[in-house]
Amino acid sequence: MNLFDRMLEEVRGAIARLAEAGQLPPDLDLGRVTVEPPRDPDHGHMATNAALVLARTARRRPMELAEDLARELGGAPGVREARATAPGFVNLRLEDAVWLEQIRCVLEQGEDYGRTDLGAGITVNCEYCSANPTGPLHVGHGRGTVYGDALANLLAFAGYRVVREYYINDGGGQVEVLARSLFHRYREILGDDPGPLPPDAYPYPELIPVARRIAEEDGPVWLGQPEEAWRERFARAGSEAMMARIREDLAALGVRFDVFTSERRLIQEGRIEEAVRRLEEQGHVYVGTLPPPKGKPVEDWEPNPQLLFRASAFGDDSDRPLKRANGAWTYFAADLAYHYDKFRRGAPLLVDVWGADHGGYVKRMEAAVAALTGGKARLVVKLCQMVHLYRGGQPLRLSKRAGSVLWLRDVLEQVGRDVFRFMMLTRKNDAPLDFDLEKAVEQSRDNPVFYVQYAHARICSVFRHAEEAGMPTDRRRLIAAPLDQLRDPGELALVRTMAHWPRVVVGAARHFEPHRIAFYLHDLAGALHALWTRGKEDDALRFVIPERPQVTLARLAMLAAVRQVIARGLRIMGVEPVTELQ
RNA sequence: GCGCCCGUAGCUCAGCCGGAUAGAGCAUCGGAUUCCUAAUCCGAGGGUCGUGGGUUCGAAUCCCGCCGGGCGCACCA
Repeated sequence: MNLFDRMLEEVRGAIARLAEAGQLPPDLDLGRVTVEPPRDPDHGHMATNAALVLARTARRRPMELAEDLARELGGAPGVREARATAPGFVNLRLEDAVWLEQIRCVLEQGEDYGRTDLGAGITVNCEYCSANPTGPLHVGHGRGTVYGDALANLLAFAGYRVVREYYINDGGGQVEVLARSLFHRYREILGDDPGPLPPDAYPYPELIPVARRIAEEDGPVWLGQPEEAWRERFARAGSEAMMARIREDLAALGVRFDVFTSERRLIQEGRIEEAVRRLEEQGHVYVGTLPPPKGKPVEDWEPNPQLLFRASAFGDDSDRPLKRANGAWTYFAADLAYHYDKFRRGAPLLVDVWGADHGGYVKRMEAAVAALTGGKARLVVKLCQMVHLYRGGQPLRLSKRAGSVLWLRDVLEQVGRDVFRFMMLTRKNDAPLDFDLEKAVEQSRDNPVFYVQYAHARICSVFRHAEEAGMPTDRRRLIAAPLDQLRDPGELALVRTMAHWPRVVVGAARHFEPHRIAFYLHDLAGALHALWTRGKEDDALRFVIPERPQVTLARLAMLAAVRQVIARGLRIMGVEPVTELQ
C-alpha cells in the first residue's frame, strides 16, 4: 500500500474513533475524503479535506472538526505533526524516516514498486493503431500507436490483464481501391499503358514492388480482364504486403500486438449476421429511411430504406445504417460485430484508440456495445488529436495527393524511437501536438526526453564513479544502507517526489492518461538535477564521498531507488533508459 | 443547424475525484562550471484561468448560456 493510502486509512481510523466517542455521527460517507500532497509544500507533506467534507452532515464547524482530527492524527504512527488550518484542512508532516523507508521499498520491490491492483485482474482489450492495410504507417498513426501502447503498459502495471489488439480493415472499399491502384501499376509494369493514375488511387511508390511481384508470378493473365476477375487477387496481395510493411513499422516503433483480427475473416465467418441477429432478437433493428444529412448538402442523396440499428435508444443522436442502399454491410456493421467478438473473447473493458476525425463515431459504437452486451461491457474510446509537423519552426506541408507523405519509418530514422515515443506522450491525448523534427534531433535543452534521460544517465555515472572509488554498490548492501544519513532538505524533497510514483500510476491508469507519467518523470528528474548541482557548490552534498562511507551508501541507495523509478516510468512509455549520454 | 474536443503567462502546455497564494518548459533579464556529465542548476519579471451566470465552506476544475478555434455529420473507412 502506498503512503497516501496508508494515511487515508489513518484518517478513517481517526474518524471512527471520533464517532465512537460520540463526537461524530456513525456511518458517515467517507467517499469524498482524500489525502493528497498540498500544492504549497509549506503546508506540509500531505493534507486531508476530511473535516471540510464531513462538516455538513456531521453538523460540526469545519475548523473544530479539523482540530479534533488533528489531535487524533497527531498520535498516528509516522506522523510528526498534524495541524488544522483554515478553512478546515488538516496538514500532516510525516517523520523523515517514513519517507526514507520508501527507498528501501523501491530497492526491495524493484520493477514492482508502484504496481497496484486497481485493475483487479480484469481483462481489458486495448485496440490501437488499426491502420488500414493500404500503406505504411505515417506520423499520425504513430501518435495513436504510441499512446495505445503506453496505455496498455500502464494498465498492465496497474493490475489489469491486457490484450493488445490490431483490427485489420481488409474487408471494405479501401482494399478495393488498393487493388485498383495495384492493377494500375501492374499494367504499367507490363507495358499496357493505363494512362495517368486515377485521383482516388493510392500514389505511393511502395505499391510498385508489390505489383511487380504479381506480374512476375502471374504474368499478363489479368490484362484485359474485368475487375471482378482480378480484384480479389490484387486486394489480397496488396493488403498482405502492406500489413507486412506495417508490422515492420510497428517493430521499428517497438510495438507488439497479441492479436491481429481481420475484418475480412469476421465477414467470412458470418460474424456480422450473428451480431445483427442478436440485435434483432432484442428489437434494436428495423428497416427505415434516415433523414438527409445536416452538414454540407449531399448532391446524390436519395431517401432509401435501409437496415438500421436503433442507436438513438442508447444515447446516439440518430439511428445508424447496418446495410447500404445496395444491400452490402456497412463498415459499422462489421465494427459492431468486431466489438461483440472482443467482448465474447472475455474482455468486459474495451479501450479503443482512434484519431480525432473519428469522433463522430464514438456514440454509435458505445451504443452498439451497450446493446450487444446488455451493458455488461464498458467501451472507452480515447481520441488522439492531430500531430502538426514542423521542421525548424516551419510547418511541414504534406499532401497525400502529391504523394509527399512523411512515413513514420522515415521519422523514426531521423529522430530515433525513444525520442519519438517520449514526444508523443508529452501532451494529453485530446490536445493537438506539435512535433518539430529538427528540435527532436537537435537534442537541445528544450527537449524533455533528454532532460529525463540525462537524470538516469547521471545516476549511472555516479555509480560508475562509486565503483571506481571502491564503494559497495550491490543491491544487498544498498537495501541495508543507513537511510537516516539522509538529512538534507533537497534529499528529502527528492525522496518525497519519488514516493509519489505509486500515486501517479493510479491517477494515470484511472484516467487512461499515460502522459502523466512523462510529466512526473520530468519533475523527478528536476529534483535530481537540483540536488546534483548543490553537490557542485557544497562538497558535503556530493553523492560519493569516500571518507564518509555511511553517507555515501545511503545516497547511493537513494539514487538507485530514483533510477529504478525513472527506468520504470520510461519503460511504461516504451522508452529505453540510457546509461550514458555523449 | 447538430454532436464531440479545446480555450490557463509573450509562445507551447501541465493542473490529479472541486481545495489553500494557479505551475512547468521555451523566450527575456541576472547569476552559478578547480571537483560525481553545464544536455544542468539558482533567481527575477510575466496570468481577470475566453466570457456571463449557477451550484457551495470553497470553482481553472462541476452545470447552463454566449464568444472563439478544431474535428465530424446517410449509402466511405
